[in-house]
Amino acid sequence: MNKKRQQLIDIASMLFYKNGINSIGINEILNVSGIAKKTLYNHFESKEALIMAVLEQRHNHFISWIEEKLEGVNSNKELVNCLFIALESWFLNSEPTLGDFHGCFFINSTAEFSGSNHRISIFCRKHKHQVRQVIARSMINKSPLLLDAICIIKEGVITSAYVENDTSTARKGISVLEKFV
Amino acid sequence: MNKKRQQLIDIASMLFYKNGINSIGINEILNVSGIAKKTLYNHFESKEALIMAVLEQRHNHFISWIEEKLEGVNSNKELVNCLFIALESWFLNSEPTLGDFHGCFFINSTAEFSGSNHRISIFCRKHKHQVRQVIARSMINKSPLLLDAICIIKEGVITSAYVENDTSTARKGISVLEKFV
DNA sequence: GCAGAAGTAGACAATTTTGTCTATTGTTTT
DNA sequence: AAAACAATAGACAAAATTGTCTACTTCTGC
Repeated sequence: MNKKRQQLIDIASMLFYKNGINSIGINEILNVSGIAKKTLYNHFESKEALIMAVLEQRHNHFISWIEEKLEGVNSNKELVNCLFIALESWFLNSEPTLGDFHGCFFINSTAEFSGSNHRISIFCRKHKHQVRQVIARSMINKSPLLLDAICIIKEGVITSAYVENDTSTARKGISVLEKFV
Repeated sequence: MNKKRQQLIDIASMLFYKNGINSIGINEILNVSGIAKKTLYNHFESKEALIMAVLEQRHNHFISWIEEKLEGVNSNKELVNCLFIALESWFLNSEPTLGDFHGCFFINSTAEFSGSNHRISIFCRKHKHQVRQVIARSMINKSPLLLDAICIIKEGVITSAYVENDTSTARKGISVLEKFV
């Protein structure tokens, strides 16, 4: 049965995102989910295997989320607006798919496994690359400079919103990009 | 004597930045520095006290570094150039003051102490605010929109350079900001 | 030179964390 | 209903981590 496996991923995803991966032990996940330790280790070889499964699920959810937000935009201006309004909604904890805002899970995870782990950092890099491709596909008049600008400003807006605890960065991102669209 | 205290901060700073704070134990710091455990706990009440001292020193170093880089700029265009060329130099590991590039230490630390710790996140917020003030002071023609743009794009450039392992983001940041100066 | 301060080496305690294993109970599937 | 499979509770091992303490040595200022 894959129901328990899914529950573990869901609970771990929530706890990891909220507290940081290294701050959450296996036992915490087991306590919150009410699932037995043996069951976890039947489904996942190790904590790292669970982490990878969580990253993968969050990546898929995030890609679906952003694709939906950008669906049917008719101009680059509209693209920028949709994207950053969606980000603002996330910052304001109004996006259930992504959970209460605690920054970008992939940036956070890269930071946590700075020196050591490779698989996690590489996965996060791949994630950012695929998000970029989704944005590129939604662009009406393809412009490499605009794409770079959107991606850099997106990262800056997410990071600033988190570290500086300031949800207004999303609107500021739109203001900055207005000169481009 | 404060020599040992300084050595501990220097070694811890290097190790924390390279590997992440939670990935480095007290014993690692002691082994690398060759200093006795008792000495560390004579100078610092706890690991957290050492972390705070490291954050403080890195903050001071970073502020001095950026002030020096922006010293004597004569236009907003020059300000943008100086800032992002300096960042690129950091990304290319050519800034000894900041050490080999592993992203922004303050963003990384905020990510590591996501849910729990307050003092660390608050300090990181304060750091970002003060960096902003340094940039604001260097601006020739004061413009709030430009200041927002620079700060957001700076964060985006640093984060992208780190997560995507791409040093070209600094130049792209200049390109984007060219529309403003 | 000597007294007091600072540093050393590392054993030890207490706690936490990952991962294994066993004995037992539920739950499917045929 | 029986056999095969999945889940449980939690004891246990092994390692890591923070922090304390003791006995001993080295440095430094007067």
